[in-house]
Amino acid sequence: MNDPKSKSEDEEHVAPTNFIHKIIEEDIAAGKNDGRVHTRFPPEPNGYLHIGHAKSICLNFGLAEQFGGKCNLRFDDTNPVKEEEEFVHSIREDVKWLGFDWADREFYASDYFGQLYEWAIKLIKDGKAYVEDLSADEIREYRGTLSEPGKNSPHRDRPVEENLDLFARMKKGEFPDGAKVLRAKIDMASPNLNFRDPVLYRILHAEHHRTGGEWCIYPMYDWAHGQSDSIEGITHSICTLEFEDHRPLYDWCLDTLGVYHPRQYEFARLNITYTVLSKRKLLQLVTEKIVNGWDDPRMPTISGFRRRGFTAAAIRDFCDRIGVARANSTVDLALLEFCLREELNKTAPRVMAVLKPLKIVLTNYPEDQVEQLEAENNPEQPEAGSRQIPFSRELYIEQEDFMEDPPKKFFRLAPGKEVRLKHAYIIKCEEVVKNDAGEITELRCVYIPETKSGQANAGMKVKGTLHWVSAPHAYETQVRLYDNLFSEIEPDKIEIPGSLNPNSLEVLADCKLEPSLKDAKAGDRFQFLRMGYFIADVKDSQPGAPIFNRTTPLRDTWAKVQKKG
RNA sequence: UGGGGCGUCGUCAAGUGGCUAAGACACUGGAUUUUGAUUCCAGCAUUCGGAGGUUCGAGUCCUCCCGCCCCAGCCA
Repeated sequence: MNDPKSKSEDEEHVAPTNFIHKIIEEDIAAGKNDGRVHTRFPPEPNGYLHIGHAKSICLNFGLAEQFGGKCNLRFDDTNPVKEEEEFVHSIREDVKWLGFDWADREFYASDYFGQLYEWAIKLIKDGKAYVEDLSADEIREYRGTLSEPGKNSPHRDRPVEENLDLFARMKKGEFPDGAKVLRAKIDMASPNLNFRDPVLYRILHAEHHRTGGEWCIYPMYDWAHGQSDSIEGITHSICTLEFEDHRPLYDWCLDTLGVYHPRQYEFARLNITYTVLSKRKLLQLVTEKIVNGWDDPRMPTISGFRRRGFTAAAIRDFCDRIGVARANSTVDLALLEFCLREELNKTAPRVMAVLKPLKIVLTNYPEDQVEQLEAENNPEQPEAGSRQIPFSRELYIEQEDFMEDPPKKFFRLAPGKEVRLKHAYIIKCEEVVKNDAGEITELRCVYIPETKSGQANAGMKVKGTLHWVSAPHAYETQVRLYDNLFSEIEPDKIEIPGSLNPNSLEVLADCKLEPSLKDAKAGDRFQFLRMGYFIADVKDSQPGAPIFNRTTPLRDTWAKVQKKG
């Protein structure tokens, strides 16, 4: 169904280089870590992975591959109230689908809860941490502001023995949620807010998806992340820009503990035009049922793209092309579409499907005759061979391929005009049949026998070639057309109802597809000639009754010409 | 506002003082085409947020200014 490595075998494929790549090269040259390269991808299992994560996955696993190193998959599961097992399953599946392998190195921050607790005790004993009784609101007040220093908590100088006792009782479950926290004792006047006695542990009487009820105190990100990196022997801990201000604290924890010290590097997170990538908004789309789940084909999640028909290779290619830098940026959605089409053009078999049918009758074609015509499967891939498609007196063409009163550059069918039917004959439109409401119901045409596909055209030339399907042989099914979920170019900057595209989903009930498509398997991809790339939906297709999703339309310069007028 | 970052073509992005500032996407022509697709060919930053300065030479170094992003969770 999917060959995750097909594209990277391209001889023209160039391994991406970026500032982190260079840092690693320099580190190796300087003999750091004995030349070892070990990265990690550390998602919190509180939602599905999206294409922004794909950038991080490609970076971390890609760097490890390029330098002959390793990359761990680590679930950063320190907040049980937000995390679920469903999310760890989907994350594993998505990373795998993207084509990366973490072998037996699947870890969890929760694996280290015991060690983290011991380290916290060491910190208390060293007089570098204390138990805080202040409420969350009070802590905020004491913290000061961006421009004013904070002030010390009245509990800051609690004796070590008292801290040890209180922290042990926190762990035992003697206090309710929010009653106490453990704080590092650093500097309440630091210009870096993260240094103003950061909270290390909070009390959460919550069921953890892995440790169950074993713990009721949980470490904060800052107390868990660096140490997890250290324990796993990570050499380069790569994260996004918003963690930059946490780096001094990352370093402080490791140095204070005196343990192995990985180095943190930050890069700019991905933004794409017309796409929402904030977890909060993605969750909102799902919970408010604006979309049908995390894998709705309109979602920018890995599972959404997969169901939409994107290939892993196209997503990886995209991640390689966008680069890795420290400047905030928004990548044009057109680049993702380009990567997709570039691959699908080479690999997707061509078939014919009429999505909005208009019946035509060839008045000079014998009533009972059926011809089997030869059609190539993929002009980009001659070895893909050809197949037979039935041709008969009654056919369907696309409604938009006929105009009663066409503009000058319209190359398709019109009264008295001729076009070629792909793989078949040139036809001429002689009569337009309408119902009482004046709507076109049928076209009566003649076919020109000498113009059969493959033969000399009997001196005829036509500008247009249309796709078609034989009416009595057609496989009728549902096809879904998808468009951007948002009509705003930067929807992350606008609250949700306002930015939505009301036409992001169009369900077409009675599409007419060439008969071979009846046997398409769930997950099979095709190019519907002139209409775009489609995939047999993995969830809603039945054996012998596939339903199709449009992955993306073909480039359409005619539409652009029309728009210009 | 204190701190931390970032500003090179419409969009990403190379560039680490010295050939006429890579490449890709997008866009604009034109050729081929039984997909208005694909493919091909051509065009597309005298200038690097701005102003000064150092230098034989500056996108790259210095100074000042401007703009944008991140931080005041017991989220990550």
